[in-house]
Amino acid sequence: MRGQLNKPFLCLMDITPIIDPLNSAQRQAVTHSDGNLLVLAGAGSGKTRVLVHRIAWLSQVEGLAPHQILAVTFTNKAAREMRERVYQLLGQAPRSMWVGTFHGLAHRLLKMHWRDAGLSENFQVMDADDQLRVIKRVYANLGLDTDRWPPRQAQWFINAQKDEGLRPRHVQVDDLFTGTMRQVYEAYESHCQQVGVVDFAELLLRAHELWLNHPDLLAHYRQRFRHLLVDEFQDTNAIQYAWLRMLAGDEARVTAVGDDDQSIYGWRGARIENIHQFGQDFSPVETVKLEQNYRSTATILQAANAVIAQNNARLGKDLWTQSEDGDVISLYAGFNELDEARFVATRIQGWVEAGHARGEVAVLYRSNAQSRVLEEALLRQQIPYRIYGGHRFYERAEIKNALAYLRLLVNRHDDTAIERVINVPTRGIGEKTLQRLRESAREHNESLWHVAQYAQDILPGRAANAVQGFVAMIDTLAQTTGDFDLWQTAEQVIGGTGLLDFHAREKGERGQTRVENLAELVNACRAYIPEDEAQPVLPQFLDAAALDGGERQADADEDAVQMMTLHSAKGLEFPLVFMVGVEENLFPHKMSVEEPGRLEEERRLCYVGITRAMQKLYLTFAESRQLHGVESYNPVSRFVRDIPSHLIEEVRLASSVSRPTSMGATGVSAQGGEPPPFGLGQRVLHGVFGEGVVLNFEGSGPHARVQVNFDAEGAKWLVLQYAKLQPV
DNA sequence: AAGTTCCGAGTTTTT
DNA sequence: CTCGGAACTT
Repeated sequence: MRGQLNKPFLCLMDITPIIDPLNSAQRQAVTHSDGNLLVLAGAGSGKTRVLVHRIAWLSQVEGLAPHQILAVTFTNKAAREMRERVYQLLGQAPRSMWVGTFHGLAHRLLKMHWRDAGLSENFQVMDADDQLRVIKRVYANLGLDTDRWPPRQAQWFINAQKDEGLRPRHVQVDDLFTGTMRQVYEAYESHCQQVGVVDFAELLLRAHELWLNHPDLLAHYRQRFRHLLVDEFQDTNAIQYAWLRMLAGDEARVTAVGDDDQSIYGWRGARIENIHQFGQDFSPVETVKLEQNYRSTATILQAANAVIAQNNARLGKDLWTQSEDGDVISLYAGFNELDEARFVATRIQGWVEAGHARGEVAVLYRSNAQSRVLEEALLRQQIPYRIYGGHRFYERAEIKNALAYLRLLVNRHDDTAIERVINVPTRGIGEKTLQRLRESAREHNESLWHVAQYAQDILPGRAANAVQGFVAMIDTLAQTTGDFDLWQTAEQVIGGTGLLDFHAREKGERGQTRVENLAELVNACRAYIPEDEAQPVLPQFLDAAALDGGERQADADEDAVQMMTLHSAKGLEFPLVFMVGVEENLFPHKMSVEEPGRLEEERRLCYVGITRAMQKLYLTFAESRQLHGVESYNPVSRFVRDIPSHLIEEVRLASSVSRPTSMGATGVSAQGGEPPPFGLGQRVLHGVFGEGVVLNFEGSGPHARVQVNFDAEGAKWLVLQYAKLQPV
């Protein structure tokens, strides 16, 4: 098979299907030979197509065997899609090709070389939720104050260090904070090591260290992989970049594809600079820009270009299209968020009545909190919708409980799993008992499971019986399910542990959905196809569940409006897009406006949002909005002002009363609230600070505050009641 | 040990 | 406002 691919393919292959469907820039990227390649791929410019065709080109024209190619992405979805499309193009499954996410590939390496990586054979991957629990456990052991040092902060700190490739010993301590965090990091690490669990960032760090510490292994993989391809390169963090660079060595060639204008994950360690660094570290690098957009109308594209043009430090691309101008962009100023949502629902209704599919519509928002009002509006109009993000299937409590039991069947010493379910359903093992077990475990340097065996010796009668009951139950389960199929095992576990009854007894609709979810888990087990037939199925399933959040396919068939955050919309496209809440303080988010760098990331997010739209784009905002329980008044987003006015048209519902609106200075009345006494943008006089311009309002009644940009003193928030402002 | 109430915080998220 | 966790009660 391998020999076959290497030689005769060169002359036998018909390369027309590989290069024919490409424009000249795409073709240049696909057929580039010698050295490394950086593809700067604008939104909708056929990035995935280039990657897929390049893989085909490498294997069929340059004669690389599938096993010599490694392609890495960020999401499982992207990895699946790439694999699928390569298959379609080549007509054969690229089985020996490594295609996966950074984490997936790292996991694969660690599974293969667990001993060299210093791990136990059946180490488990834990998600962010588990990680936080472990950190809290560590806090308790260290006697740290959770009020002074929030565990979430420690989690963030630890992940940030790992993303930078830093172990506790590398952490430079220069104040009490870093000192404490380093201490937590250290204790956390040793706990994970002892228990045999690995967090997401650890996968990458370990995989990197594996090669660092075992040059022989590195040499092996360097010899194997002749070509590396990286998708979404602008999203790589330091450790991912280091991993790639190490694997590439001096020999392998690298194709990196990315778009600096779509870098929106800086806040979680992604380094946009890696794109610049690539040119230096992987020299010589040829750069190809894909600038023709096949997705959007000219109007939408112009708007996107105008917004992103405000950013500095771009690599610079000029996206263009052959498409028609198309519809103008519509801007709607709602009275409040309810009005905004109603408008969106009405327009979607119109779209559907015009004969279009609901699935062609996306509603994009900056933060998840905005989704509820929109949901309610869609519900009222009976428009089916689907929300992306939020809790993913394998992150739901009931599913995680079931998985924890399954994990225990694989590894009894998985303390994280025991802690999770030893008293779920409640079986009389409370905090006190658990505390005793923990102490004993720590004292003997053993797992919770181990000390639970000796419950009789360390616990009072009733508690000891409860713990023994738990131990016996797990053992019995393991026995009965010994030669069960995966789904039978899952079913047995869900029933046998009392989990099903427990959730069924929960009051309200919640219990109902949880039971349904558990049934769904059994279905997922039925449908699961193990990667390696020769290995036990359960551990593989658990790894897959941990590494793939498990986007639910269940109701994917229904034709539904798609709702998601701007972040999760990256990579998708829709004929009709609503970008809602385009208001200052919401988008750009108020946490991001201070620092120029973060503001630029917000702007890129806006760029991503606009470029999702193919035919028609709506921008909506609310002149008054209930935020954290208080009424706030935000002016339209600065990003909207960046769009040339001839591309935008302001719309209103036929039924709306006329009122002063949006783009310029606005005095707005909120339904049920007190109208702000000054218009935004109005000049006012203050007894002490002098003259200024009204920028913003927040709250109502005695708490109402107003932000004024004083000519002499700059922007200040003032309590309206005391400020005694005079209109000028 | 389990259930209830109160308090405070509150971008974005994949793996 | 709405969720989650801590403190409090039963």
